[in-house]
Amino acid sequence: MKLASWNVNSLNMRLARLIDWLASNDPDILCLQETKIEDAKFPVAPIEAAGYQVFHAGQRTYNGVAILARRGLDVVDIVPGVDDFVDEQKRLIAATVAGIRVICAYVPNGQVVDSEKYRYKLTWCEAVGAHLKNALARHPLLIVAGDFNVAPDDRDVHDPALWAGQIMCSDAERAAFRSFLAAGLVDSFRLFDQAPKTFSWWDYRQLAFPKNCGLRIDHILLSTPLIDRCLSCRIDRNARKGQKPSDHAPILVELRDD
DNA sequence: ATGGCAATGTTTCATTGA
Repeated sequence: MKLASWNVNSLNMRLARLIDWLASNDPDILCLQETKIEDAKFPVAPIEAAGYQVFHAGQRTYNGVAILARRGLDVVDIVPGVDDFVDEQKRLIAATVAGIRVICAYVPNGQVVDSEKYRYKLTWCEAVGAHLKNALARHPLLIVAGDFNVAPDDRDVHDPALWAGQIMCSDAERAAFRSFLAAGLVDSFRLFDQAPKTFSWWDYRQLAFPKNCGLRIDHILLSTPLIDRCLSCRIDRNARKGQKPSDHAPILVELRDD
């Protein structure tokens, strides 16, 4: 089974690319972030025509998450939002797909360390940490995929000195990420040997992509019973190339079927 | 081989992203 996650930075702008990517990569499940579209306007028809069921929690302009599941897969218990956390922002949706609980998350950006948005980011992460503990207690087979807006350590940063203490690299953000892992999850990317300087996001400005000035901030976390089933984890850098790319590349894992 | 911000709506600038 193949599961992927992709921050598309506007589903409307990226719809043609998404359909192409689905055809080339053939994932069973795809988690999307930053759809930036309200539910009533979600492009359900072209995604269904591409062979997928889709479950979404969106809003106008900002945020928005969705889970795509190949047609025919059993999907139950679709729940948007974070447990015990009232939030206008559509940043999390969960569904059980073919017996695996899938949580699609878009962690807040945080803008600047110690800003109001930064405090919201940390508060949101704290609530999600509790949510994940609940979810793991109920669902031993759990995947958390999304844009975490945290580079877990300096290997995940093109220039660690430049980014030291900055947004996505601050101690508190990295501690929040580690707290997700402490709940009983692993970073699937680090289960495998990876090329140095592998990133998932590059700024649109200053030739960041051709110079590979990026960060690894998109992640797929697996509960411990899924570790042995994980065959690969890679980031599809090719999706960042060409005309009108998202600033994020997709990340994919392959799981052995049991 | 990649490309020099992009997307949105408040629309000809401001806001946000990361």
